[in-house]
Amino acid sequence: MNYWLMKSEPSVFGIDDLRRSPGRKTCWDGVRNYQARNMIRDDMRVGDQALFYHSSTEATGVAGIMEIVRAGFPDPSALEPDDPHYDPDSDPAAPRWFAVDVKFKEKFGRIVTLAELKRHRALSGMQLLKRGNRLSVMPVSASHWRLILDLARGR
DNA sequence: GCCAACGTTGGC
DNA sequence: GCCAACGTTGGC
Repeated sequence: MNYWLMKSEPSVFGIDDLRRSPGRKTCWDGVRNYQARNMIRDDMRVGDQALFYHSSTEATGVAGIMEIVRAGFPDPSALEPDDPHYDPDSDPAAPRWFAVDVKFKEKFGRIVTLAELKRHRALSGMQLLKRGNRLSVMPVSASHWRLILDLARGR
């Protein structure tokens, strides 16, 4: 099983929105970066776990956990002209962008903040903490995953 | 709101 | 293929 971290701005869609979604599931669409696309399309598997990361907000950080419940499929929002993520250059016959379905698993009792993650030397290798990182989807190692869950649960 | 860092675009 | 200009991300 793989571990991931996926970013979203809570002012657009946060972990509470996911929890309130029908079936506690949503289509994680709108990713328009090729590196992230490749991971969504090629590497995400049903049953993989993902940290839900809140970006661009006060208290940026990890808010909880979700699970991949449908592996990569062509992102419908790329083909829908009314969608803000519409890509006019996208070809339905050769999909460029991909999405997964995710399901709410857990909301932490608190946000494990970015500042806090930065304080732990054991997490210094995290892609999230690398300078200039802007990926909205990235892998998380099993050891980093465990440590972050320990932090969330007060060890 | 500012700005650093990065990805993409397009002229050449 | 180079690279300047531009747009976006996201922390602060």
